[in-house]
Amino acid sequence: MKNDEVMNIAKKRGFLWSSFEIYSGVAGFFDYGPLGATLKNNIMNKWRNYYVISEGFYEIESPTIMPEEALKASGHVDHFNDPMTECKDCLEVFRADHVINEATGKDVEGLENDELSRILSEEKLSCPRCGGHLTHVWSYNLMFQTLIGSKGKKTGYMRPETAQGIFIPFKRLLRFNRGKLPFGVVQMGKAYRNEISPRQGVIRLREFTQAEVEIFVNPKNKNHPNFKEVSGDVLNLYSAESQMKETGPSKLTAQHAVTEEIISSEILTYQLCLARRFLNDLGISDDVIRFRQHLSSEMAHYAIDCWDVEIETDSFGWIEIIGIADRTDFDLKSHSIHSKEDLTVFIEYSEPKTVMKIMAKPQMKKFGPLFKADAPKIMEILKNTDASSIEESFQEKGHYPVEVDGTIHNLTPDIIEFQEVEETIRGEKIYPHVIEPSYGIDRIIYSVLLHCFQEEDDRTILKLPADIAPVEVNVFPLVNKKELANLAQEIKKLLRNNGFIAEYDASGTIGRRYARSDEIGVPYAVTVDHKSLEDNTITIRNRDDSKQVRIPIKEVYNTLGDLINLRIRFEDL
RNA sequence: GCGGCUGUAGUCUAGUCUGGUUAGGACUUGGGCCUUCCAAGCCUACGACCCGGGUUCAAAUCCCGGCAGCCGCACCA
Repeated sequence: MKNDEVMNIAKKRGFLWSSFEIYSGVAGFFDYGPLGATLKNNIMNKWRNYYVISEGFYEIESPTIMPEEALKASGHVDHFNDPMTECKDCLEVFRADHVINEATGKDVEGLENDELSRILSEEKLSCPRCGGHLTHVWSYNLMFQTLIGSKGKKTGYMRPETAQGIFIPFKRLLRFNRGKLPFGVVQMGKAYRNEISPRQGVIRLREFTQAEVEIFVNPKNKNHPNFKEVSGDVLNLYSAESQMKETGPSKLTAQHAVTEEIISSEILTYQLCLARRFLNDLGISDDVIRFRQHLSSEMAHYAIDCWDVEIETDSFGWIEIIGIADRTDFDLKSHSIHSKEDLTVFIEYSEPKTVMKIMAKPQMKKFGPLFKADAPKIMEILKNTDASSIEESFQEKGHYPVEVDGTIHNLTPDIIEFQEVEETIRGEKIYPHVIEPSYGIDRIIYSVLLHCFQEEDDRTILKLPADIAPVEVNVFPLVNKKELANLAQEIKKLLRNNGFIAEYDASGTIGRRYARSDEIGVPYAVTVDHKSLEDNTITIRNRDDSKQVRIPIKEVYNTLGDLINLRIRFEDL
């Protein structure tokens, strides 16, 4: 399996290995070794080039530990507590609420475990598989819980996604962007999920790195100003419809996908295109990429459209590495309700609207003495009540009942005056919708390693794009002679002084060194030979075809700089 | 969480069934020799029985527990 070979090399050469090995490891945790950490940084910086520099979305950084209230609002506290029950006979484990729901049709979501246990026994429910006896219900919490502060009173959780760290300071972010939509904010960082049984190496981790973008848009305008730039891009789309019909994915232009309403909006389509371009830049080709739309049954209740970017692997099938969703206004609305903060955006109309409106005006001379302390509260209620409903009530019943703190006051026509007023409306307050591309960095790194790995004859080559390769250039003396070695060392120093990640290696034959170099994906090797001593030239060897060109030593860092930053191609030297 | 299989240097592996000398080999890696372009050869060195407990005069080997990996089930808003 290619997976096994890649993971072997990753371990052997210092990209990735499982953490805490000397204590026999803990499932779901991985270390990035010297090359892995550098590769990860390079990939994350390339990602920044896309989203921070090109798209103009600023990056923020928020804590990885979050207070319970925040995750309560986001729905994670409730959603991550799965009530479980086990069959004592066949030892199958089930979601208790699912068992009850399927057997009785009752909606028991959100009930306490004790309550669920009670229902299980009262309804005499048994194992759906073998009919055996079910145990009491316990919670399996997918969030890592911790306590904040020395008194340990405040419950905290490790964040299950970086996104919430963007929604919470939304007011400040909106102000930073001077109150105008659309704008995007990104965050890269660790997220944590206490998976029941993590497997598949780096694919399902308990601690992983996300790169998330939250783009806040006006729900009435989900177009994208630069859509033209991507409209011709061809996407391998596996829509919900073709999944149901089992017709397989189809290759369509972005324009087509929007026109045919396969993808719900221009902006979502634009994000799909961006993701594809990013993956291409990492050396992942289109034939292993597909965009799979969530079926309505698997879509989170707050999303209206969601596409997973999937990569084909030999041992895990198609794996999700990026999720691109239209999360609507769910998160902001929910945080707004829980925090009592106004998280709306004021959208100004291009033309102010004037409307005629009937206002119910209290006659204060009678109002005050009549209702005393309740008067201000009643006025507040009047302000928020449609005057026409009061008028109707007067006509039907002769009065309008108002409840204040449990007491009912009847308003009568003699204390209310109706006035027609002209009101100017300059705009409206709305909750923005959120378009969210969410990248799983660890899975992307795995995909990059997997698909850059090539075996040609007896050679193993990691064909990493030059601009993300952790080691940029190796310098070798052709044979281990003092004069050649000295010059090679000097050139390595020269390259390092010019900002290259350069290594020197004189151990073993030149072929062995080239082989080692290829295996970790070093794109170029500089070789010092006898001719170098005579005319101050060296050769640059191209990793992918092992061809060499000879250039003067004094041009070496300019040439390598151009090659590594993809300004020129090796063939054009 | 459950069941099955597995666990010997960096990697692959012999030995385990049938307990018994210094755990053997290959590759890799380090040092040296040789070598003027793609894992050659020679010399040399480093390096391992997953962890804990039990049985036994004696445990890599047998038993129990744990941990990890793989596969299947379940889970993965």
